[in-house]
Amino acid sequence: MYCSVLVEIQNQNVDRSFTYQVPSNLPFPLQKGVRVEVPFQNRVLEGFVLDIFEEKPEYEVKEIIRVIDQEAILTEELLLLGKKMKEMTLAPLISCYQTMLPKALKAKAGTLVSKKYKTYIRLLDASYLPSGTRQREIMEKLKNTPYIEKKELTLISSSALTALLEKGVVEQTSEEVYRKEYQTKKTIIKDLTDDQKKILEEIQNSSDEIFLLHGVTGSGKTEVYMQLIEKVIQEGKQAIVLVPEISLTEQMTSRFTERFDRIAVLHSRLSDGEKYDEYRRIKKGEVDIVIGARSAIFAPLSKIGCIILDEEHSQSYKQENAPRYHAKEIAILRSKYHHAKVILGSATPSLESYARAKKNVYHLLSLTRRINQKPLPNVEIIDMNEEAKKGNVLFSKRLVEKIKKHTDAKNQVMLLLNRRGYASFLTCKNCSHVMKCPHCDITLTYHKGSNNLRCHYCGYATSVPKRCPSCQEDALTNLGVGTEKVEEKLHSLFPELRILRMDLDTTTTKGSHEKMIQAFQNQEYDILLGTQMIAKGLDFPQVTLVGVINADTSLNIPDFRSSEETFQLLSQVAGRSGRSEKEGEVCIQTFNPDHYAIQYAKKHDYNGFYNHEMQIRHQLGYPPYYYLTLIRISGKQEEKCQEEAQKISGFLKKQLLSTDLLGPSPAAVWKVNNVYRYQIILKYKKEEQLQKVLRYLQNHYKGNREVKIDFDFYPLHF
DNA sequence: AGCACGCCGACT
DNA sequence: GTCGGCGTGCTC
Repeated sequence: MYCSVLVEIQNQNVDRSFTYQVPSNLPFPLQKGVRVEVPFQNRVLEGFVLDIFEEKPEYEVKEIIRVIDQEAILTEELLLLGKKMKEMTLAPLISCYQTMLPKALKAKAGTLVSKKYKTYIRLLDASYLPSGTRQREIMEKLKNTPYIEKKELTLISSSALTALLEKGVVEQTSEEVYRKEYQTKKTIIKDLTDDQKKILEEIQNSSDEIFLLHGVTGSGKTEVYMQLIEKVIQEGKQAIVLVPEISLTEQMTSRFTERFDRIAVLHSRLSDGEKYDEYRRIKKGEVDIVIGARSAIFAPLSKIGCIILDEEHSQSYKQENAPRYHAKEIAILRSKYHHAKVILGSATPSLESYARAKKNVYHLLSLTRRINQKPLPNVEIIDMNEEAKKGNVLFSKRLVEKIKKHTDAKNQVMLLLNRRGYASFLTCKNCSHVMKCPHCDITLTYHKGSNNLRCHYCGYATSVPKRCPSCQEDALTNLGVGTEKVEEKLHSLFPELRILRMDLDTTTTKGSHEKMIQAFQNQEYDILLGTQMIAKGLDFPQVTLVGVINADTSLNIPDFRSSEETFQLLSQVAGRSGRSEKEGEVCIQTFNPDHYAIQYAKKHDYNGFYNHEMQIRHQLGYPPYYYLTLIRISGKQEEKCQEEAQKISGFLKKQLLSTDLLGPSPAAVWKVNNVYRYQIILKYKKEEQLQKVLRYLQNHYKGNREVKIDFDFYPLHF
């Protein structure tokens, strides 16, 4: 018997399977999708069995060294899914399979992650009379309970315990344990509002597969998800709930554990061991609901009934390195396989999704009212151009008054610092020199905590120079508004208020995030000051004022989606206000008070924004009217990259007749880690040749050691 | 990817 | 004469 094996090397040159002979003396039949150890050139590698067959190949083959798993790691479904992912992303097949699995099941890295065991001791011969006091003590303990954890007994004396074990008086057994523990408390199921009921019935009675649930903030989307999943579980099926980031995983998990058992959680903050445990629980069928971030879409459930993508517009659903997949695409593929339903939920759907819903590609569902029957909060826009003349750069007079009013009334306030496209950096007041990374084309970010400058692309770090490296003047200053600076200002404005700052710097340690959210929820603070991470999904009933310090920094980034992103951010953060009985308000500070993204956010008018933005996209030929694909050419020699990019561009022009070509041009960040990057953007409505031509291109360059090319379908950043 | 093979320069 | 530089080719 022979089999084809995909080895664990991530390289285009080895991105195919190799044939090996299956040893005839295996104690169990070989399955597709298991891991094996194979000889490869003069090394030993791990790989996945993709196929098993009888015919002997014409060439000579080697024999498998060892079969690692008895049962398939990659099921039939996942094997198929990987192949489709490869077609969609043009990434190496092995990288597609690797992203589906926890680290513990990957070669090399996986050897460090293992199962965890607890060892128990049981008394066998109660009649034995030991001479030692320690041994007697151990036996005394064991007489009352049948099993005691070994850890407890070694605490008394490990040598006494070994002695008893050797004599056969006691025996030890090991049991596999999971690292994470769950407590579930079942509460009564909430009644749905009429609106929610209607939506739920519509989903259940429809034969459609993909739904877009457009529900305003606070309209109770989560309750709809839960009741739908309730039904799915009753049918003996399982569900996946995707949330955009870790902070929301916690929030979503706590709501689900109030009602359901058998939940697994998967996100990047878990340790590798915890992830492995969760993965095994899912695989063994011990779990009905998987909640997690992007990669949880690959959870090895066997009978999926529904897949939910909450906050479907979130860019975090797209993986930014190979394989550059979008969780939405994977959700749709998996739902086709399982005949499951996909629910895309958002208060501010991506234009792509909403456009598809309007064309009935997705089934559109709308929740237009908040469950507390309160109107959406009133939004006031403050023109910072006027304020800046008065010298108020961070806080307008109006916002200060409002903070005072709301905190005087013992309500809570959330303040958003929009840092997208805006970081703290050093510049020279004398010659306006900006500190940049020596290896990358990137401004160094100033970190106050460690008092150094860091490159967010390659990790380069350097201390802050005393004098400007360019003009030698002692004139370097920190530009850009950091959360710390705002916090300082807030303290001086409101010395009596308790302020909680939440950003990347203050939430690095494990669990700190949840603790902070908990503390704010318990009203241990009056003001929560934070970056984007506080904008989405969080539910604080006591918050009645939301302030946005600088609405327009995200408007200024050179990206055709900047208006959409700004509108989404403002709408989301505004939705944090007035979620309980008290009515809330919102205060937005901006230098562009008349910008349509800000105006429509003020009016809570998604449809208005959608129509306006679609017109612009239409005029400029951007998505969703056109598809974009990005081709990146990178290498150590800049001229070579440019030259090859030119060649590729010429080739594509001849091959792709229905496609517009932009570029080649240097990428927005044109140098990373001393590697230069050029890019070509393809713009098309329909291009049947695309896959074929790009695959040809990939093939042509795969042996090339001077330049590397890769592809990004549906690129988000340029 | 990672390793052997192979063909040219500067060294004990 | 040899040691070792890295361009090239191959892996069942």
